[in-house]
Amino acid sequence: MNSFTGRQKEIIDMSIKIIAEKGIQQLTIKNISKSIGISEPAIYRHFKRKMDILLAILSHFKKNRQIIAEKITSREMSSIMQIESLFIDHFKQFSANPALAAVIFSEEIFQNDKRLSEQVSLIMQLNQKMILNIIKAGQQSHEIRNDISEKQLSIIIMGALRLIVSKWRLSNFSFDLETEGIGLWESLKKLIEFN
Amino acid sequence: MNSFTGRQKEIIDMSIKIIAEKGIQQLTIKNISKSIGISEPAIYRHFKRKMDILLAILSHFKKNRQIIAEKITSREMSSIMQIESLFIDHFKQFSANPALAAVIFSEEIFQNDKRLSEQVSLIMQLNQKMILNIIKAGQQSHEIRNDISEKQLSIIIMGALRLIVSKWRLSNFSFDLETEGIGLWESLKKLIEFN
Amino acid sequence: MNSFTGRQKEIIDMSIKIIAEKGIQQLTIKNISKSIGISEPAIYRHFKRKMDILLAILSHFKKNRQIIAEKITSREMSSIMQIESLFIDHFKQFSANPALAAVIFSEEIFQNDKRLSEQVSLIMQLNQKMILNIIKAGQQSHEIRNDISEKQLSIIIMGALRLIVSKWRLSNFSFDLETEGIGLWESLKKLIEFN
Amino acid sequence: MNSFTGRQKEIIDMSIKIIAEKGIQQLTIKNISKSIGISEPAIYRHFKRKMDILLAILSHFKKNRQIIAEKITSREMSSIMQIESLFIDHFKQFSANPALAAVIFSEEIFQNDKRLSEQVSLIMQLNQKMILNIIKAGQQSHEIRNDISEKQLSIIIMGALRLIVSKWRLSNFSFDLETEGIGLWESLKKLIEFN
DNA sequence: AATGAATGAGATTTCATTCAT
DNA sequence: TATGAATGAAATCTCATTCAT
Repeated sequence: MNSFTGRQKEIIDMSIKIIAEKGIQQLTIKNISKSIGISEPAIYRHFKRKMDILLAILSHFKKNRQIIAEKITSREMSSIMQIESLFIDHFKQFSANPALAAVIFSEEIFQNDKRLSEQVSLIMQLNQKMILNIIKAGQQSHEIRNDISEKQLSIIIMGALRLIVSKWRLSNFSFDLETEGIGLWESLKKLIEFN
Repeated sequence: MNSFTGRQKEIIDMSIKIIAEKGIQQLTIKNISKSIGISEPAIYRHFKRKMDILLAILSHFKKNRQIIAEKITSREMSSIMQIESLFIDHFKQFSANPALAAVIFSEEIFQNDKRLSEQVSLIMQLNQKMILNIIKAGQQSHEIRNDISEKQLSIIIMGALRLIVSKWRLSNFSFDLETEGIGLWESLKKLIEFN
Repeated sequence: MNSFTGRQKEIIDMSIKIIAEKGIQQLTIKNISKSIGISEPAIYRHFKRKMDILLAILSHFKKNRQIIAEKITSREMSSIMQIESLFIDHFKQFSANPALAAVIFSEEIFQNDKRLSEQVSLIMQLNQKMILNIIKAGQQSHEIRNDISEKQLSIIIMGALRLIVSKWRLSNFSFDLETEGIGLWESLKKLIEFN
Repeated sequence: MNSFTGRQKEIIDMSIKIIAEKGIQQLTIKNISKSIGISEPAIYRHFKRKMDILLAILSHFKKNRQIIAEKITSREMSSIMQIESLFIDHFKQFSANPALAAVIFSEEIFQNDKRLSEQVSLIMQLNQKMILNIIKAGQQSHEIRNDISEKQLSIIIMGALRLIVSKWRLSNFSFDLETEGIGLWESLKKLIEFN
């Protein structure tokens, strides 16, 4: 229903790239249009105001997450394997599009407007619910230890995932995210498995 | 050596507050001066340029961390207890000054300038080294499990700490950080203790 | 190659006028835009920075000089007549556009930036070379006395030309530059002619 | 009557230096005070407003000229020798204090205020009258040719003097002003002498 | 005689946005 | 669908000047 035109996608992608590389303060209509190679007013053919571009970025993230969530939970696999898939999927996506990584876990960027921060909260909740459900199921099937609440386990797992991505980004992508990420997951697995 | 005058401290504190409440984009000289109750040019008596205020914020964080690190590591206590102290210290500090929490784990905010992001990286490394050393010592003294590398354990612990603070902030400080934080720590303790 | 748009020319002309009438310190974006009747930011559509306006003024002068030089030297006339043409051309141009006179011999105005003063030096050298060549030719053809070096003769001629224009300007254009200027030239001619 | 205190002289000298080196636009209270090594308000102990510093500079020039004029005209010498003395005096003074040269012939600098440009006009008239009188006397005593009006001769002489000083300054003082200046005067002498 | 702190006015420049074409 | 020209608002920063100490 809410699908974007080619130019809109281009504007969204370029905006993500600019935020990732130069920070939100450099995300100006001028910079977007110059990077794409069109004039400034041309942007306004595709988005009524700048805010709509930011909302589109978040909507893009949300859709993305929902697709991943559906893909993962629809598969017939153990809970542990589901989380593993989730992790690997994430790392692959970020490796392919580092700019995404710079924006997706940076809720602060979107703090300056109510509508934006609402969207951010929504996405965060969505993520949490997904992982929470997987963990709960894993605990019920005795795959995952249940002496620790699913809420706290999810914070621990998500926290580790986010932090390694942040480090990767702040290190200027100087290590291989997939390798390191999978290593981290192996450790997490040891910690949460029901023994 | 690098100590700030009263007015400078006031400007730094107000800037942190503004970033926390309204985002970095609202951190303008006008907003700072209006909040403090002085004129815009008056700011320039205390900081040569706006960038210097941001650098001062980071320098303030760095000093803060070093003090905590020294305090913790100087105490004669078990590694587990040291991390626990660190956690509780953090939670207390953030509860007392929520604005700090909004800025301290938001590396993205300072991405728009080379000097700033260098400082951010430095602070992150400082934090990491401190926790890494505590864990390593704990592993050697058989307090902390050593089937998982200290590097990965530190990511897991730090990641959880950061994420719960982020959630607290994004939820508009709607839960008691100390209570929830200590609960999370109890769970982490279970996970990492040598059994 | 380096031709200006209509608006750019308008901005350049108005800038020259402002410098002439009120001095370089009154050459502000606000004054330029107000004089033209557009908004301040509109100026920036046509020149990226203020400095570029000043550089454009100098470039305008340089081109102007080159055109005059070519016109004069291409004509088949005696050296004395060439200098006379040059003088009369100058006086006519200044009479028609007094603002130009106020700026063209005021190298000091452009001393505040390296790039500007370089351009100024270049223009001065261009002028000097042109008159030097004419004098040298005149000395070889025994029109002009050769007991004084061409370099010194050129300083004497140029100096007189500049000073009378300066006086005219500082007197608020209170005398007829062409009449007085031609009178001065007649005297100079008496002095330099080979007898 | 109108003599300056030590600090005032210091401020005047530093101001001339700043104008010479960086242009009138860099002559700010901040720059003056920083260069001298005192605070900004301290300047206001010695001059009520900035304009007064500029007026003081001009008054300094005026007095200077009057002293030279008196010195020259009081001596019992031929007109030619008087002009020569005048030239040599100038060149010596400028060589010793190049900053002075940068300001003394730059009437444009002081165009931005009525009181300033009045002073400038006055000084110029003073200079002119002095040289005019010498030439007139020289013409009456048949030292100087009288087929050219004293007014035009004075423009020619003054113009050459000014231009060589300007060149010296714009060339970054790259040649010896005294040597070149005396050479130029020798040529001028040939031109104006009654033969 | 000097300074630290402050300020109103104003400078250059950028931003999001609009409009006529 | 796109652009050239423009603008009100606001950002950073500088300037001359004042005042209490």
